[in-house]
Amino acid sequence: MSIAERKGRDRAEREQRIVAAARVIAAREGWDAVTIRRLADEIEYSQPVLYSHFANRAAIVAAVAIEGFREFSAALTDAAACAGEQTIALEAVASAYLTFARSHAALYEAMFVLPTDLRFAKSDTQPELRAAFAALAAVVAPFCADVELVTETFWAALHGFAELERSGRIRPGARDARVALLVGAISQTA
Amino acid sequence: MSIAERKGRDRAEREQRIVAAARVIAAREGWDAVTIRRLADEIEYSQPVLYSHFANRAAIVAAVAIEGFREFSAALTDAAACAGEQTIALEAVASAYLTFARSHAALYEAMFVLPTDLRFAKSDTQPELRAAFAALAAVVAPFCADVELVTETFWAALHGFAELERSGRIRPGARDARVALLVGAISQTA
DNA sequence: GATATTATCTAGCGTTGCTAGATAAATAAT
DNA sequence: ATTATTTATCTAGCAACGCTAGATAATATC
Repeated sequence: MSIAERKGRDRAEREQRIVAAARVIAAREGWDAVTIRRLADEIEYSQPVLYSHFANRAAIVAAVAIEGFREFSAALTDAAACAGEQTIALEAVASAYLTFARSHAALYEAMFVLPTDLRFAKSDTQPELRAAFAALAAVVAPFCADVELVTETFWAALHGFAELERSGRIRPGARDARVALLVGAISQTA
Repeated sequence: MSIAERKGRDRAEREQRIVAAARVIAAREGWDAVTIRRLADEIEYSQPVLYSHFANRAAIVAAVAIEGFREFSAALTDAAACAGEQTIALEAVASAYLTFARSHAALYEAMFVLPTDLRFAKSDTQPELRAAFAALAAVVAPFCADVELVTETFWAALHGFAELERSGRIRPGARDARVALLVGAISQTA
């Protein structure tokens, strides 16, 4: 069975190379530059091989997004762990969120902006998505009764900050002030 | 000069037909269905004619977005005017924002999600964009000293609500509760 | 060694945004 | 009134896209 196992490993490794290439190209040149031909070139196989791994281009973007969610929830959890007091944790997580969005712009775009079939708050929600939500909920929980409600609102505000800043519609310089305002509002919720 | 004037009018009218067609197709079938060929078909001219009106496809999307901003700020201003008390106005505007985003999804997408060169908070900001910001600022102003800061935050939260709800990532049923939470937080700002 | 299966490739379809070069129509100059 | 010039428009096509059918090579099975 060892040959079959090696083949399986090779396949998995090739699939990972596709995802990695997509991620690198997206980060450097934007998602428009991530074409099937370009990826095929990068992994040194013909284009149809990609379709033996992924149903279509969107599935490749989704695979990158999943990777992103893993790192994202790790970053948020870390931020919460490093901060001591509860209010500090809230602010640390909010800052970590915005830092992630800014320094992994293409990744964040795949996760939250580009059309995708990945869903939240549904039975078929991917565990990676759940983990990210849980990381936010954890730092919000001490301040409220309806955790889900406040977490959704916290998340939405952060997403709005990230998006409007990315598209140059709010002032980058006021970032900390906005975070402070948000954290203050949440920590004073009944 | 009357012939030249008529020509100018005809041209302007044709340009408007392009924008209108783009808007209708986007609303019915999504922005991917808005192709140059399709628009050319719709206005019954050849494709190159479109490029005598707009530099490229993105410019057509931007033209639709500008229309959207006009209607958007009108909707927000109306909501504020119809509401009496200040807190009520805040909530009315928040609700109007989300209703607009939901019932004009393609328009909202052109305004805030699709890549565009339209900018906020810059010297070259379009007046249509300024008006929308001003409409939000007007209802926020009574509750805070730093109006710009709180308006940005208000806006970001609403944008996050709209986007996360559109992509199925927060619960549509909790919409009113989230608005109430946001309005409560803003109206208690020092 | 013949047969079936799997892995991969070449070649191409239909569509996209966009443009060069040709043609027809309107205007200006003689 | 005829010619020249500018303006408006079209036909045709390029390069690139996502994706796939059908052919070929490599591997496994009998």
